[in-house]
Amino acid sequence: MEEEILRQRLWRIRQIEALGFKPYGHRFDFTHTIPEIWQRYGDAPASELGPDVRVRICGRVHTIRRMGKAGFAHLLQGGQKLQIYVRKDSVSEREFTLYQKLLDLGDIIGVDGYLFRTKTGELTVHVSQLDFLAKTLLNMPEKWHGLEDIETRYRQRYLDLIANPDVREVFIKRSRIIASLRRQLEARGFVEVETPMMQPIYGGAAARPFVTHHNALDLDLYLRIAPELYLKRLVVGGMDRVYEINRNFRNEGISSQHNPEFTMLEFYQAYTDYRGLMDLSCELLAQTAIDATGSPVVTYQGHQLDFSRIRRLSLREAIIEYWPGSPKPTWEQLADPRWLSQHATADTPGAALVELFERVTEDKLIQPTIIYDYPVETSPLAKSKEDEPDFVERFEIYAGGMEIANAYTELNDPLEQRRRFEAQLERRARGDEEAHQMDEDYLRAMCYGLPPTAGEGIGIDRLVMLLTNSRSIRDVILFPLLRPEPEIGLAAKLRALEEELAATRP
RNA sequence: GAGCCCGUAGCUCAGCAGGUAGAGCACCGGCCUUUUAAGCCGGGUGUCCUGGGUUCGAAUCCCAGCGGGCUCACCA
Repeated sequence: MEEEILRQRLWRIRQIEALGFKPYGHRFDFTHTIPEIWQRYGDAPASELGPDVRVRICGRVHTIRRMGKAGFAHLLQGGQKLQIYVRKDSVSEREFTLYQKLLDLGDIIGVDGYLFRTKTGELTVHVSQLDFLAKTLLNMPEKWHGLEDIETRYRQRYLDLIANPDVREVFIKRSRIIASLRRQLEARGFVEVETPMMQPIYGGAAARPFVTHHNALDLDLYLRIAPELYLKRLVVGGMDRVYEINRNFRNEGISSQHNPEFTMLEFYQAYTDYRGLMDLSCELLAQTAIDATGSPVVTYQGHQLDFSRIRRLSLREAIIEYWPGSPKPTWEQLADPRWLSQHATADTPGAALVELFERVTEDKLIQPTIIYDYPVETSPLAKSKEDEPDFVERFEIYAGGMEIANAYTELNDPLEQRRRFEAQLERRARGDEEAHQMDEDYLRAMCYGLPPTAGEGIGIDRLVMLLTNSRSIRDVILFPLLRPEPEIGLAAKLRALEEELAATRP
């Protein structure tokens, strides 16, 4: 079938050329995009349309209804469709032959004509001239079920975008979300920067990295797991408000909330602390929700998430509040290493607390919630609380049961940082692959003085999930990582058919 | 990494107590000058994911592999 289709289409290309058209055109100067036509003329009554309202538009043939000496088609462009009407006595003979005999669903054409309304009232272009712009060689997905097969949707996202209008909307919203965040940060004096993706020492998070190699320097490099340590070097250099929106790479499992490469907004603001960033986060998230959806209240998987009223509670309060059954643990028990070791497997009291939090609380945090004050053991780059040195000034934001942000007052004491790094090295020596490495170059930067600073990372993909009501991270990443397809075999097929066709003189 | 589920035409899917591979759309030929899931007449175009096995006979049953999905683990 596929081979037969290809043969037909290649044969048609030859016929298209014989009529004096180019099967793959160069340029088409249009007067309106299809969305612009709808915006300008969507409400225009028939009396305001007619031969005087001339337009040139282009798009992909989405449906086609041919009658003997006339026909209708819908062109698709910019996610919207517009009908065209082609009559034998309104176009040249070669144009009508092209329309009637050589046009396939999916071909890209341009038309010149005037706007009118059909007897059912549909806005339509009455075509007077028809240009051919690109031939499709393969069958398009079916027109009303769309493309359902998840694997094909991810592997051939272009088909997904053509066939499923909702998908296009998700990625347009994604773009709007990122633009909104940029706009808001710029308005507050933040400067966008780009720091290395390839790093000799990876840091800023606890994760396993991807390794690559630079040949000329004969140097192993890591794809970054976070930009944190570079962004803070910039704060040392006097860039008091910096941010970066870019990819991080973590060599971990894949799930509906994890892709090996994912997009993170990370920003640093000097002279504030985590309380300041809590306030900033609330403003950013509420405005981003408004810019993406028109409202700070968004529907996510049947829940109404309100980004204008973000609750704040400490990690320990959250454990107590969400503890299943009773009696709930007391504040004293959460401070008791023996009680903690009886209720968790982690090897330190702080790690046990985090473990309990993740077990009893994380997936219950549906409404946007700030969780603050984390144990020092799990936060080697965060500043300790003045009155409670076993905890650090750190918060995370949860929504829809997912972690979407992580922030803290930055540890800016190089002597304390050295001790934290060394504690991490010990964990590493005990086999914790995700413990931080010593980064002396960063330590040196700190020795020149990092001002009091707070920094935050927001997982863009997860935020987009929340604001587009997407259940899987793969639905908000255009090309999620998949195993490669074994063999497509298209090149050989095309070569054979071209040779076959060359052997047949027209 | 483990468990469960799925893989049939270009697309969406049926067929699976083992007995000649099906439907709609798409596609091919014909008719049709306001159609719109256009319509009417005629045509099935396939590595039933791959490789083994059981059987007289496998899309169907068994085993292995490949690809995907979900759950769990991992993701401080």
